[in-house]
Amino acid sequence: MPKAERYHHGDLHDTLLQEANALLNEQGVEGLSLRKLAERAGVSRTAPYHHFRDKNALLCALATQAFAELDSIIERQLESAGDHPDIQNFVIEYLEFATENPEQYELMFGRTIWKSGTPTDELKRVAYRSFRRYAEGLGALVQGRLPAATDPLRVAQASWATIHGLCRLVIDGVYVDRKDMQAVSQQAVALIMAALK
Amino acid sequence: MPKAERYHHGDLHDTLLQEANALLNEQGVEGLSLRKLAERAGVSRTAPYHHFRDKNALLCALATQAFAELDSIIERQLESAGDHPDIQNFVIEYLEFATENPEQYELMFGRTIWKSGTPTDELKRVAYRSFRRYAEGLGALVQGRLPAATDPLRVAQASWATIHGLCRLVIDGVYVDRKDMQAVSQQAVALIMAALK
DNA sequence: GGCGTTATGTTGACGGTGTCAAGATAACAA
DNA sequence: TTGTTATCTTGACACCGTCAACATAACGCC
Repeated sequence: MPKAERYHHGDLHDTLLQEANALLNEQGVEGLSLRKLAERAGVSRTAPYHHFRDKNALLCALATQAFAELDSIIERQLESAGDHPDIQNFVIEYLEFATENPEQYELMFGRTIWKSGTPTDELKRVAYRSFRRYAEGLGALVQGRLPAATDPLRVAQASWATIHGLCRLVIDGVYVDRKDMQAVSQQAVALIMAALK
Repeated sequence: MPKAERYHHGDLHDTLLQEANALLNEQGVEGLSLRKLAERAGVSRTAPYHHFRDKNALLCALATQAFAELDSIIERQLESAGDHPDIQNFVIEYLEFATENPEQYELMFGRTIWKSGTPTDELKRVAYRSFRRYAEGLGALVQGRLPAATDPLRVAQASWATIHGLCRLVIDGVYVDRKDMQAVSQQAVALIMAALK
């Protein structure tokens, strides 16, 4: 029986995620509608509702997927690097991930899910786990090199905020020049390193 | 003639801006629709189109207004402070502005206008002017205290990215705790200051 | 193998959105 | 007074997310 005429799709769940990512890359979060998505998957308007509770749930699934990718970067650059990770390099790769997957990044850390929508429990879990890994990786670097009475967690939060802020500025179209961004990021890292003992 | 029954509103332009801000504070950017807005202004669906080209134009007007407020903070804290502005204090006030006007902040620096929409020429102007003022104010502080071959502009961009990143995390609902945020911001400032000569 | 249950997919409908077109009304200028 | 312009109106269109009701197929149990 030809696939095109089957009543049941057979693999709609995964197909939806795939097509959603494609649509995301082509038209952005704002251009991602369930109706378009359904059409692309060759299925009726409301079929996706049998696989995702609502649009928010689908977006959360996409974000969760994206966190796995970011995790692999953190893992490779920070965790497996032991006590002397190459921060410059990590930052560059983080920025690359964000600029090459801007719409996924928006879902991971943006108001679409976290404020307008409602993050899934699973999404919360992977998001916090990602940050924890980052904090631990960075902690290994700054261990014993911080001024007295300086909480490593605060340093992790502050440094991550910097990277994140840069990403947002580029992703949201406030800054356009990506080369500039790299120079800025290197400057930020240099500033932090200069403050270490 | 009673106001309620007049055919012409008389002051619709300003009323729209006012009500839009109110609606913004009550329901967020996502809850701000032209139709709701029109109803609140006591006018028909399409009346606003005689005062703003489209929704994007209205949002840009709101953002432009908000920049004036931010400007006054920058002016007071940095420009008029001469060579020794109190950065800690400035950051605190910046964060307060952002957290107390989260939806306005989203319009000023968020994707709603800058990526999804199209920033007005006027909005671009005031936005860039704001940053220039910040950069100049901070420049006065770091003047002559930076390591060799360090561009003050880069420092300004990096430090602003940090503040902005923090604001976004809170505003977008990724971080909830605002007390945490203040501690983090103070840490960030301390790190930068520690890198200065 | 037959049959009930469940998973999956369908069409129809509702209320919401931004915005265009065409027409009504009032203000204003000559 | 009369034409012009600014302002406001209703009607319409194409989208959107999602609920309800129904159709079809798969799956498990007797």
